[in-house]
Amino acid sequence: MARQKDEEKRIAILTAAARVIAEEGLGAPTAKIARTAKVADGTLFVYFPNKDILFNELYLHVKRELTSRVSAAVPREADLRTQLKASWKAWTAWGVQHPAERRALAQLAVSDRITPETRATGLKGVEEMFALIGMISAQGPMRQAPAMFVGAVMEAVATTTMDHMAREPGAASTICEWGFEAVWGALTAKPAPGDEARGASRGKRKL
Amino acid sequence: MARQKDEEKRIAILTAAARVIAEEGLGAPTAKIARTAKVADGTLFVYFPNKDILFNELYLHVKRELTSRVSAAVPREADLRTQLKASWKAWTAWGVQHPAERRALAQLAVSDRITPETRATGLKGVEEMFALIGMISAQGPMRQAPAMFVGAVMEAVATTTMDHMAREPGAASTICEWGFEAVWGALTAKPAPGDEARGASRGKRKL
Amino acid sequence: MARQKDEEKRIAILTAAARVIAEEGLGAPTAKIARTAKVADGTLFVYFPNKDILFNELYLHVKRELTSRVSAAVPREADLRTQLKASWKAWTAWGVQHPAERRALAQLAVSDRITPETRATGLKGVEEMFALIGMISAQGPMRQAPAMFVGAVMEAVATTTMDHMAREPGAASTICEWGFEAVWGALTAKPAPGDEARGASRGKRKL
Amino acid sequence: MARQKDEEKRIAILTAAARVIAEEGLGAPTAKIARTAKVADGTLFVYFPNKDILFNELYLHVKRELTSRVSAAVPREADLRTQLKASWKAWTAWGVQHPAERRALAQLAVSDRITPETRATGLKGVEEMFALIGMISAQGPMRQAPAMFVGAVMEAVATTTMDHMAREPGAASTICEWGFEAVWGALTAKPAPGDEARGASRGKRKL
DNA sequence: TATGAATGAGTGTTCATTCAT
DNA sequence: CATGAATGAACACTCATTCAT
Repeated sequence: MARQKDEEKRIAILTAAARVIAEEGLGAPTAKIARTAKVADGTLFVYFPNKDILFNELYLHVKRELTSRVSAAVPREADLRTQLKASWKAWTAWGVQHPAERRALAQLAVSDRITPETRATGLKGVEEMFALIGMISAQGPMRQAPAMFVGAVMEAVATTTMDHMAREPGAASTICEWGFEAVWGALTAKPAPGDEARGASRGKRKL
Repeated sequence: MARQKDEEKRIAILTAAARVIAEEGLGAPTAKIARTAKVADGTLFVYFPNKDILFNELYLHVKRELTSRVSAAVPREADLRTQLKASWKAWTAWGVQHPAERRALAQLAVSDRITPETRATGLKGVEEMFALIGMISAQGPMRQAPAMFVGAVMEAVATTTMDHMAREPGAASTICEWGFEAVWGALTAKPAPGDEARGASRGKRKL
Repeated sequence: MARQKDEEKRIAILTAAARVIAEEGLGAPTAKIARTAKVADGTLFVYFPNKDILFNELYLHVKRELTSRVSAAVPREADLRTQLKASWKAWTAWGVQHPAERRALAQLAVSDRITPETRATGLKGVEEMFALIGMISAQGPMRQAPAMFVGAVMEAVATTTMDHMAREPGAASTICEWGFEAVWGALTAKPAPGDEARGASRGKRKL
Repeated sequence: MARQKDEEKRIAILTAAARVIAEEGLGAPTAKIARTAKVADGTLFVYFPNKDILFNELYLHVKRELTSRVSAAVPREADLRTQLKASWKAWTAWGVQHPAERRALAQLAVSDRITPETRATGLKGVEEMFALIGMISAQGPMRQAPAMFVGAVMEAVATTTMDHMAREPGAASTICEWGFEAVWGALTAKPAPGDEARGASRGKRKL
């Protein structure tokens, strides 16, 4: 199939885009992306009709890569905590291994160049994850919250965790652990009767 | 002699910048910011020598506003949970009331136009908050993690919470509550003995 | 594949630059140069990455044109005076025929936007001329002076001569003659024994 | 007279203008000139209604300074050659001592921002010089040429001489000498009968 | 008179996109 | 399909000049 070579070029452009966006932000020139992908200026537009489309496809591409990584790592027969932990490790490990993609995704995510449709599409493939989270948080403080929200919280913590892991590679696994425990706590903490009276709040002190 | 620089005008430009960045991202033209601030193109550069400086000062300005809001809301004699909850409410309320600032801050935070110095300066005034969080998380899963990390996790959840509150104003206070409980859980959850064996994981099921 | 850079267009831009600089000085807008060259604003920067490079290349372009004109006119078998005179005529004639280039060159030459490297390069191709001048002035008052200096003196007189020729086209050939004789005198005048006592100084008079 | 202080400020601005133009060319910002003169931006315009007027007045100011220097140096009872030589020395010495003024003058002279009127006015005070030159060149090759032309030739050589003196301060007086002899030759060389047959041309050689 | 903030037209340069080759 | 020259709108920033103080 004559598409083989094309697909390689497409990927090269997406990869280049992630790199360049990571370095220069969304204002990065398409020409620089093309050069990084070792492709002519005009060729980029053969694959992506315009910059917004490139950005949206990059968003999806990165999300998909990440999702498949995580998905592949889940030990579906294990208990929920083990499943979530495996996901978490795969997730953050991907972030550390793909700093450019991670940074690009962060920029894209807050920009309004990513359409709602793209964002919606980006959620495909995470239903399984949502289900897992739903079960885990079923008794926790967010048990009433929609999966979207719980997922978003988890993603936010994951992003933060990856940032810190990338910043301090030596402590990466420890940071990964902290992040996981935080998420686990957020999902499952039980407001035991009188929690406010006991626990942390017991140390009723002024600052 | 001669007019002196006008603090009101400075603020007007910063406010305009937040509005325009919220709408158009960091690529927003300085000319549009100036127009929004009802100031001549050139005047913007009298107050901020270049766009990067404007951005950095905007970042600090917004951070400071937010910090002072939160700081003013803390009931320093109450127990820790009450203090944190009050902070949380003030924080998210600010976010809902200042959508432009919030969105602008999100964009600025992930961009590399904000210098490390600015980021460091942005942390001034949150020491008290850090101390509060430190005490609260002293027994929790992140008890060993540096305040920076714990704070970053909390900020990430706060941002997510504000986004969702803004998106669904009707459910704002409920969402705020969920967010708070998530954070509280993240900070204070106790890996009770056998937690893994019991609790959420008890429902050992495959997905 | 794809159009290749067009030498004609390059020349058109250089020519336009000379014209516009002659009229408006070095502050001439690149946009006006582009328009004069019948080229889009951006196209100018395809050929010359920035204004300084355009200026430096223009300097060289004009110098080269002039040099080749002069060079072609030298009757290499004639005696030295005849050779110099032919050069002189070709030189000044070029100046009269290319007023824009001449004026532009004058502005460029005194500006500090022309780099030392460019100035050095501009001297290529005039070695022959230097040699001719060197032989001619070998017995004259500047016999000890470096070729650079003698050449510069000659160039200065040439420039002045061209200015006056251009200003009074009717007397052009006469002015050309005067200029030549002045140069000839400057190069070859012999401080004859007692020159100071006789000659012009004989008319020892007060002013 | 309350003008004393004002005049000082006027001079300060002119001096600053010369310095800044020497460094940055005619595109130098008035603000920089003002700052260099230790005067507020607006003050410059109290003394010189606009930039062109400033430039024209600067031109005249420098010319006048130079003229008075030269004029003061002429030993009016000496023979013509001595008088010219003294003028020449004073002229070039001024140039070496006032590099900023010299460079600024060069830029102004070739620019079209100096009006014909200003150029005409700039000639006031040099009549005496013209007369001297006229007498000296009365038998020379330019005896028929208008004083303007002869003067311009001399000025051109003077400028060149000063440039080289400034570039090589160690050889300044030698260069000054060469320049003078060149001028003297240009003014007084006698195309003796058969000059072409003898003299430099005797070395009838090809290049 | 002196000041310097305010102005907005103007400038060099960039860049997404097109299209001739 | 691939290329890269061509385009011109857009942008950050500058600067001569004005004018309120």
